[in-house]
Amino acid sequence: MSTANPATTTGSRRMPEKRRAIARAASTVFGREGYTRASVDAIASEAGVSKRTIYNHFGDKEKLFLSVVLENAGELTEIIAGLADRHLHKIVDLEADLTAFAVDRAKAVLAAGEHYALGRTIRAEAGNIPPDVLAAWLAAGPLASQRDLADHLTRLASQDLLTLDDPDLAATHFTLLTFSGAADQSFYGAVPISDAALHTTVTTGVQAFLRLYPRP
Amino acid sequence: MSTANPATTTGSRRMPEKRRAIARAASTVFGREGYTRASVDAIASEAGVSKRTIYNHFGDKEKLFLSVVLENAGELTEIIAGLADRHLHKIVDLEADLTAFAVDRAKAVLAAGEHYALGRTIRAEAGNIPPDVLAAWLAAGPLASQRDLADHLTRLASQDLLTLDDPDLAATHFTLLTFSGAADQSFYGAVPISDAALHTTVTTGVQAFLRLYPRP
DNA sequence: GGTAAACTGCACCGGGTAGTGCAATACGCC
DNA sequence: GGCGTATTGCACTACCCGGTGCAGTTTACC
Repeated sequence: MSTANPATTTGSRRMPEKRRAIARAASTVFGREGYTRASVDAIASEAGVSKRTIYNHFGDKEKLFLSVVLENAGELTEIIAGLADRHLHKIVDLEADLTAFAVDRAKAVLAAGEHYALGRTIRAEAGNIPPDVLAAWLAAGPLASQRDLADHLTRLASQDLLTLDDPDLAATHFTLLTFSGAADQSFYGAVPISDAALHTTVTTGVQAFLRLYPRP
Repeated sequence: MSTANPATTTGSRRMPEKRRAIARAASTVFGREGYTRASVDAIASEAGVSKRTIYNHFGDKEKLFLSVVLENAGELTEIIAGLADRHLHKIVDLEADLTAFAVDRAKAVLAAGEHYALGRTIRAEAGNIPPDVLAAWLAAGPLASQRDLADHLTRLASQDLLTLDDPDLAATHFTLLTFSGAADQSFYGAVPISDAALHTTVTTGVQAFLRLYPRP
């Protein structure tokens, strides 16, 4: 919000390296510990950077968190878009391809301890995040992914691979049936979920989805 | 865990009043602030009780949280069972009755600031909760409700109101389609959700559920 | 009225953390 | 080599919170 220039975020000569290191470390630590438990000292240590440098770059802990949260959402959206493209661009076996996509997506989002496990922390902290930032996160993250998925489903429908009248609703149902259950079981990545359990959840979810939106 | 006598929990003459007050206050404050942010002083103040009394009853903050979490799960399960009984015992219009149940259930769980909004905090803190306690919470809460719902669905199927082979899976799908979406939108109660949005989400969810498990 | 247990109020300790100030230093650029 | 900026390290403040100790007060029961 405050730092919205073109190109870089803080007006300096060339500072991407340290800043990236801080952002990555913050993602990891915030994702692992949650906002309150994560100490700025821990993030500085994880980033191999002086605490003072963090404050020079980001102002305070809250701004750091909000910045990282938004950047992260965009990156994860791109990753998921890549997965969707890889698995859904050319369909060879609809059920198998949808299943593979859903498994990979769940793993990407729920991999505990990784940079993209921040979602848990964001949701935990939702009540303390400024509404406009929360909306921006939704738009850059879950909503963007949902739109992208809806586009893929529309294309599949145009190829007579499935029947649907409302692509957005179908995308929502796909996510609910193949992701939300796993997210719930693993508490959004806080507790590990076995590959077998994930595969079972996703498989039955895809089957239900295909019953809901069958080939014409 | 530690205090597991018959009848009362702490060996005193008669102490339910203060203890209940503390438990209610703890539910409210933990649910509103989260575990780390909630201070024992705030809970004491909310309960109209001395901080020392809390420590006399519950030992420490973590034990207080775990106790309250388990009690709360049981209470909420009973409330939901009551709702299910009220709406699903005698069916007059299957879709309408399922919708009414789903709406009431979502409101009960997601009502922000209320005692039963603790679910958000539990999920946020899942990584720091002892696995056996987490399992106990699941068993007393979500899993119990899911079992109860599965029983209702089985009964409805036996009345030829819907078709299903796996009641547990059907109950899971019902919850995913009529609850998880709303929970996600409201961040498990942290952000208010409008009645209109809730009703829309639930209605489309019930419709999808009925397409998935149609009348024979 | 007396007794014992529960309860209160308050001061206090220990520890952790957000954030600042500043002098010294490393580093890219001319 | 020299300049300027980013960075560092560290000390230091201010604050909050979990938990304890204790002396005094309420409350239930005999």
